[in-house]
Amino acid sequence: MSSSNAIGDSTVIQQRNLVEQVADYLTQAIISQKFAPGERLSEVQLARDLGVSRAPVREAARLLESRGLLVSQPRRGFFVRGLDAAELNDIFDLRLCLERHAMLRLVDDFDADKEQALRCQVEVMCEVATGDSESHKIEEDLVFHRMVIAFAGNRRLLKAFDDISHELRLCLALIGKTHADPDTISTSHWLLLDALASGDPGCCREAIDYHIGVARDYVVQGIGESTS
Amino acid sequence: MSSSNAIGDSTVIQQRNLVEQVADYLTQAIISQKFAPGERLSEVQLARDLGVSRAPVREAARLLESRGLLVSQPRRGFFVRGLDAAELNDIFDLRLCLERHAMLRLVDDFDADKEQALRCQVEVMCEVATGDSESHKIEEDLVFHRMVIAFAGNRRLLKAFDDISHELRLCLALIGKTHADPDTISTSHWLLLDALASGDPGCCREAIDYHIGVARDYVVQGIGESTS
DNA sequence: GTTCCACAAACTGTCGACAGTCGACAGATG
DNA sequence: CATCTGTCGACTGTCGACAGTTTGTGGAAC
Repeated sequence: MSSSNAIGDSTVIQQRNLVEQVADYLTQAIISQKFAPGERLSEVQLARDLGVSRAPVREAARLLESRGLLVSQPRRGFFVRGLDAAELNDIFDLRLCLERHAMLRLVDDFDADKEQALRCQVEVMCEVATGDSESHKIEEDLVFHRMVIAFAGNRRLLKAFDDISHELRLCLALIGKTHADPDTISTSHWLLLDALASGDPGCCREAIDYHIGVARDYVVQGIGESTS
Repeated sequence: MSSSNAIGDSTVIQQRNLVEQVADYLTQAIISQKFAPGERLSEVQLARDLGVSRAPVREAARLLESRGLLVSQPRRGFFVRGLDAAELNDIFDLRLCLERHAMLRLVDDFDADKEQALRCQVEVMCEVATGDSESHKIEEDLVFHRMVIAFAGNRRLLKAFDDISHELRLCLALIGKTHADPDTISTSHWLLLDALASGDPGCCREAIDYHIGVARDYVVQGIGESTS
């Protein structure tokens, strides 16, 4: 559901607009910490560097602002979002809120197809876990959790998740370390699947609370180390 | 032709950000159904009507898009968001998700000050309920629920609520009728306060589930009537 | 050495303009 | 009559430019 083009992927006529390209560039630059947290971004300089005018740069920056990767001050411009431990806690608390809700909605009509799709995704996650591309690991993990929410059937809920997913990427990238162990990944996510398969809401809630709790503690601890 | 300026009551007030002014104007126009759902908005025409250039209009439109009041199609422009029953259900389901979480967080450190502030707000709601300004009633109701979430202490959760609050305003405005009875308002919200004061999470969850459920049913029913 | 003020550089907010693209409509073709 | 095609108008995406504001710097006053 992530790549949406009915034609295919080879001969896609992707006349992508500049705004998206600039937004992708900025997102990548922020997540890879090419721009330091708190750094001021100049519209003119960005436009010069990217060889475009200020209009698409500005629009892309506003987009990233709505995604929480940039903050803007009137007449002063855009700054790279810095995250302290408190904000990080808030983000993971909201994530828990959304995912818990999705689990409780999903458990009511969980079927074999959905379970199969999710198990498949866990396999993918284990595969990339053996590689050394941090961004791939993060991305596939997000795909799994996004699938859970998508299966819950509430598009608005999914949009809310997509909104914070950008911030999540930033968090995870900022601490720079991910739990690379395939065993840990598979067991921790299978626990979620088992909970869904059991059909017991209480069990689901417990499982997701634990799962997100572990992730949050891990990230908060990581931030504590990186900012010390 | 560019002599008339439609923003605000007085003439050209350029002290405040133009983008904000245009966004306010558009929001008001959409909520008051001056623009019909699904209607296409022309950047040039809006800019002409408001006596500004296309840049702030475009930026404001993107803002409203991020708030869910407009949708954009590449190379085709902006369209006023139309809401069907399914989307409406999704929005209220997400609202339930956020508010339930806030209630459960808040119940842990609920104190007399917060209770006092919330009871005060209920008084205000009852006062405006006797008047005939629909928007005032909606606004004060949203203030109450926003206070609950703000007291929960998660700023990111509050931002998520602010995001959907614009869509909520649209929903509530679209059906055009609000439960004007002060008695109903006071009792239904006092139930929430009592639940919080009791300190029992289960009680809170039950109370907010009921509260949002009633509101959702009411709005969904209203939409069903208005679109039939 | 510190503080204050003035000036210059750079930046954002806003504007008007141009080019490529989309949708509608009329005319051609079967 | 239905369908395809070429043209036209309107609109969005993008650009460069101007004006007012913010910021950083350097010198003068104390």
